[in-house]
Amino acid sequence: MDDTDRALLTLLQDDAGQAYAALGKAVGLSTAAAHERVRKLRERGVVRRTTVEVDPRSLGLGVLAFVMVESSAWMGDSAEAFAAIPEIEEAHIIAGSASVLVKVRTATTEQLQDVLRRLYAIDGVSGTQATVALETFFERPPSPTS
Amino acid sequence: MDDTDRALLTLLQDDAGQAYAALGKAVGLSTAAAHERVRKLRERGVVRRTTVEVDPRSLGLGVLAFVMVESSAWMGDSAEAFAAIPEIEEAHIIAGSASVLVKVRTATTEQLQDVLRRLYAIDGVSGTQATVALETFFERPPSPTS
DNA sequence: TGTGAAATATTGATCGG
DNA sequence: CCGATCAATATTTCACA
Repeated sequence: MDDTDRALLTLLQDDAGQAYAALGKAVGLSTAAAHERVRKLRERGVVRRTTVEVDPRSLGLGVLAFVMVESSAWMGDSAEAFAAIPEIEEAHIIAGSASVLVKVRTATTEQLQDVLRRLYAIDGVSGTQATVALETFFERPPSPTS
Repeated sequence: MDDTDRALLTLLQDDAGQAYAALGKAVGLSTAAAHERVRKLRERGVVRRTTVEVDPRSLGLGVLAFVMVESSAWMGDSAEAFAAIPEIEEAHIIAGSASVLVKVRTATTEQLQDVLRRLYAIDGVSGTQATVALETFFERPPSPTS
């Protein structure tokens, strides 16, 4: 993981479909070398997968909320219960008063309410505190150069 | 945006590198038809870009935190100020007591503290409340089928 | 590890029906 | 939307530094 790898990652984050020749030229390597670098980055798991970034609004998902989930029990083994709710994009165990922080996207606030209902149905969940996002400034991938 | 489009999006989210022939077969279309569908999804902006998913830990970014940023002024025009901090992955204006919610990834808690310092330097910011993630259950793209 | 080059296989991209 | 075509690219391989 040197600076060249980080540069390649940044380029791939911007456009994963570009030719290896272009990648190589941008970082000062030959096509074959760039290819080999990227192959190893995938092999090591640094690059998890190539995916597409989908506009949530185009899917009708206009409501974004972060929900602090309070619990009365250890939540460390509840990953599947949260993953079973498709509207949840992220779930993290957090330090502090709440136990789990989830990121939720729905079409309407009624559907958000329904997600809260399903959260309450998870074993150990004792409360929720939802915060609705009014506007998203930006959402971007982690910066390899920080 | 019918069910076929949503199916294509799900397939592309899982692997954007697969051949159009495979995509077409999976949804019951010819190669050319699948190609055309995806082209239009890009054209419409439903698919923003093809990118790679990078493992944050491989970049040395082992600390994840969500920071509630309180302010004493209107923050609606401060997108660039937040974007100028590379450790910030997301920034949203939120309803509630705080004004902005940001997602931050750093290598160490010291660097997280430094991000907080830079947040305070933004005009109008009057306070921060950071919540550190102890474990990430999952992070996944928005589900086209919800 | 990297370079340059060459070969093949696969795929992206386009067009007529 | 389909089938077929053609150009571009990925992928693999090689000898060599």
